Amino acid sequence: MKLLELQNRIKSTIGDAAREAFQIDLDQLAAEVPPRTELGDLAFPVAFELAKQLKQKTGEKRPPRTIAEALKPKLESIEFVQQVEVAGAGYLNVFFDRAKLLSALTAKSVGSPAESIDRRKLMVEHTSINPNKSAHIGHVRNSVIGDTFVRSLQAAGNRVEVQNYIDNTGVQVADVVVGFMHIENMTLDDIKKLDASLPPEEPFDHYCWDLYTRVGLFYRDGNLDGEQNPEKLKLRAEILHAIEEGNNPIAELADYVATRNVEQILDTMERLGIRYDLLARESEILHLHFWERAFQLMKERGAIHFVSEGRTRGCWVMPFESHTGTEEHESDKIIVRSNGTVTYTGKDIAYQLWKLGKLGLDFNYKPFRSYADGHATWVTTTEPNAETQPEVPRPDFGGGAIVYNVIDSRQSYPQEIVRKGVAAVVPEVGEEASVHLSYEMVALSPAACEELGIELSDEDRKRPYIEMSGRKGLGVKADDLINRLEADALAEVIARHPDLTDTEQRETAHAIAVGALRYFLLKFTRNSVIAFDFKEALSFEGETGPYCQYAAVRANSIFRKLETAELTVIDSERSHPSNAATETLSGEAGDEIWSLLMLAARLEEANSQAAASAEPAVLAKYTFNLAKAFNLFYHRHRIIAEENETKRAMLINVADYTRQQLTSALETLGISVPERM
RNA sequence: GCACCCAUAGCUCAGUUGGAUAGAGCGUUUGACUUCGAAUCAAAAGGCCGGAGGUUCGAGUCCUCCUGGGUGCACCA
Repeated sequence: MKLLELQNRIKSTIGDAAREAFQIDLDQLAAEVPPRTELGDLAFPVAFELAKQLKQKTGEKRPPRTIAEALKPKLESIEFVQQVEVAGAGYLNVFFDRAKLLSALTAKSVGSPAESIDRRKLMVEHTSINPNKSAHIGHVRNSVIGDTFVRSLQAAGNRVEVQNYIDNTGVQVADVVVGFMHIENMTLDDIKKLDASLPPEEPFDHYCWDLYTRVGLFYRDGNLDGEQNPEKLKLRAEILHAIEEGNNPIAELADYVATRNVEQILDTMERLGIRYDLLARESEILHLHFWERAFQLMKERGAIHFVSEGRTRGCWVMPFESHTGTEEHESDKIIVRSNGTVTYTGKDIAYQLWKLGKLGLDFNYKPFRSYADGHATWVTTTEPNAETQPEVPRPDFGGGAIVYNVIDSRQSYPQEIVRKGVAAVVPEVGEEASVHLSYEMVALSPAACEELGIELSDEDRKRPYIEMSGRKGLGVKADDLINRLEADALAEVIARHPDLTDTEQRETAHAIAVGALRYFLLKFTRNSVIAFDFKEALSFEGETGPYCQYAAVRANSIFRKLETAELTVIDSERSHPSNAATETLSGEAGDEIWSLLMLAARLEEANSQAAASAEPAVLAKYTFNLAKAFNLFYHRHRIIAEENETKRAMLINVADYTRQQLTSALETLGISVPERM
């Protein structure tokens, strides 16, 4: 049984009782965890709300405590509820029958695992890195938030499709192509040869990272603060045009560059356990005429109109009344430029409509990459659907009920326009169907800049953080950071476990590195700017992923030892809790054990809150608190040495349940538990 | 100019839909390895929740104003 079920049962009983006694329907009922164990396992401040509503309805003033007393008897008849107390100004505090609930919670579940009835498809787009350079730590925050959100949704029983948008025909790709063609004077063959010759630790995407910053200088004739040279910008415009057009040598070259970058970004993400179902490419949005269809729909619905005079003459614009126009800033958003080309916003509206299954067109697909466990990542293509791998059946892509776009908060304005544009075309799904899952950027702490050898102005030094910049090459590459984490972890593992094989040591170090990085990025809530600091990110102690992993590893080692000692769990304690169990769970010592169990039982609640609020930090904090509570328990109780058999059996039950919940929580965070560490 | 975000311990951050005595990590000080592993545990110190009003049984949380920071507001993406 899950604690959440019991909690919901109590809630509905309270709702019934309130209706019966006061003829009041409570639409939402808050359940809280009391601040101290002595105050019970669950608290309901419902009497305050009822007092307010009663006063409004009848004018009658009733003290909350009296109301709570009236509700109390009904709750006491619920199974697993031992007693109910009215406390404070009118709290209803529920106490569970500990021994009975313990056996119910830890009993092996036989039923169906995820009984989700809602089979609507949810769609999450994340990562979406411009395929012209390697991923940096800011991109990784996007991917880790997105991936963890996906895992959270899945753990809560949802069906999810993961997309990664590839802007393979954009300005940023064009920039790197300018670099290859006009700085390096390379042909496609030269680039391929270069790619093949690069060392694994500094691969093609890293090369592009450096080249991209050189292009920035190239446009400014070598002076980063200087004006851009119009002649050189013309090169970019020409290349961009050729890429958009397709079917020419420049487009072919650009496709090679973009695809190689995508492959290596996917390699980086694979290191962190992050995968995708579909890579949706902008080239197909163009060539399969998604925009034309969206344009037609927008015109039909009157979402956009043609401007025949004024500053935006010749453009198709979308009115955007919530922002007032000024001399500098237009209140209307241009969707089609006066030269007839479509803006990014327009393309994104088309893509968004497709995602929601409302465009009336579809991509063609081909496999991009498959994994040992059978997972496959697909990519969009203009070629007819090719079932080149019949053993890998193609899923139905698109048609999401709700679409979540993980995009940093700097893009909240354009995202708002996209959302309104979509809602204007398909009012029946409305603005609610597109969710901008925004998060703040990762910036660099002044100390981090110093460590990277970046010179700061006096002005910058006073700032709390410095924004990263791809154009200036200012940032921490994801691969470099992961390498460093792995090296640090490996040194520790070798020192602690010299007996392990080289492969085992490396795998363990890898798991620790992933745990450290993912947790570091998840412990901040989404709307908090992360000022990246090496010392903090590289830490394995305190509130970190490795701390949580360590707790689980220690728990597992108890059970490894138990097996070899043949001291298995007394199963009868589970089905028939004895009086002795009740006794061990009471008193101060019992409170401590019980509070660990209650915390472990709240995993489902924590996860559904994380999923509902799209805030993975909630689950990260929960996991850390559970690990901390377990470490305390571990320190206080010698399980194997415990002589009282009943007590030992109970301790084993609690430890077993806790490690399962902890492991499961970590899995949802994308963090694995190594054998030893 | 307009819109959005942020301000909580020395530092970095949590704080459920408005609920009981505002929490954690780091850092500092002091203790705990003959034990299921010390990447751990315990204890101490550390707070006018940026300021001022308001809403109510109750405000770190909601509303208004102010101060100080950040980010957007392209015929870029």
